[in-house]
Amino acid sequence: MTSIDAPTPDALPAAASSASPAGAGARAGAAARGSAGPEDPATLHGPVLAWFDRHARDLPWRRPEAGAWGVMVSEFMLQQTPVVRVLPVYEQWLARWPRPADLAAEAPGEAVRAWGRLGYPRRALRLHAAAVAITERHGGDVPRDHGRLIALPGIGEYTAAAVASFAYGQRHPVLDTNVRRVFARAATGVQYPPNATTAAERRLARALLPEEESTAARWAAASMELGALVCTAKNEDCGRCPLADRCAWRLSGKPAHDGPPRRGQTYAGTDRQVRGKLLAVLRESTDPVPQAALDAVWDDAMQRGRALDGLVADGLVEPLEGGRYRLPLA
DNA sequence: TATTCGTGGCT
DNA sequence: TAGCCAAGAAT
Repeated sequence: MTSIDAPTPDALPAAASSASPAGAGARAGAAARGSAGPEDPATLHGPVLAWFDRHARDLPWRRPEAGAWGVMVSEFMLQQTPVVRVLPVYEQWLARWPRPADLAAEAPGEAVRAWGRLGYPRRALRLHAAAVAITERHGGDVPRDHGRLIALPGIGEYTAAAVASFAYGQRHPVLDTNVRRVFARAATGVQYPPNATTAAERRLARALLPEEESTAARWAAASMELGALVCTAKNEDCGRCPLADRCAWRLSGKPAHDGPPRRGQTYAGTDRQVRGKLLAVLRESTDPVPQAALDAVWDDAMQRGRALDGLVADGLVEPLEGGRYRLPLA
């Protein structure tokens, strides 16, 4: 049993409250609160954790044998890429490079190649660089400390918290796009969170974090899973939501998002598309690729050149003598 | 703070 | 069909 069940289970949710004192703790806040205060945020924990017990997906990086390295690899791959597309690449990656040192011993270009079509191939380069850093600085073990995690290439606020929480069971606010959406709806009463993570969201996440460490870690995974499976961006399934009876957004009639439009990502015709086509050619070939093979993938020579220069500048492509190119050996 | 950075499935 | 969206990080 968890120790975070709220004393006031049927009070109204904390609509639009971003004023929760950070670190006050759910139970302490409930005791000190006056008649007009927001509801104890801990009332969210019980339903979400119980739901997670029943509906959590059996994902390979959640199994004990995944270890911290497996969790870390999955987090890199899942940055902006759907689970279903990550699964096969994850399995191959871990089979080939079961420890950070195994990946560190390879050329970075091999990481880019194995990354396949997951997208954002700089992540592959950063994962390789992180493996090198782990091997050199941490004896080959994924560090447990949040500060050391976030110092690694490709690991930011979210991933550091996720690895510390999922791999090591620590207590950190884990704010990904799923959790932010769940909080926006259930606690704040709006359809979507802001475009960029705000200080108010961090305060809210901290205020909602269960006190007990292992419960906090479970809460992080559970709230994320709820956003991924039920409280989705489109076509949310409130009928299956354990928070439906207390969701601020739903209780207020699910008002449409007002603020600025969520920035769309155009792709067709962009440098990103050209980069993708160029890199796809290089991934397919173990041997260096002649310039002509790259020229064939895009008509606009100006844009093509700019994209290739960008890939070289990013370290994703290595230029050779005679106008030939390959994935980086070092 | 606002942009840039891939890819593919879904509506 | 043309967006919209998916476990963000770096600059």
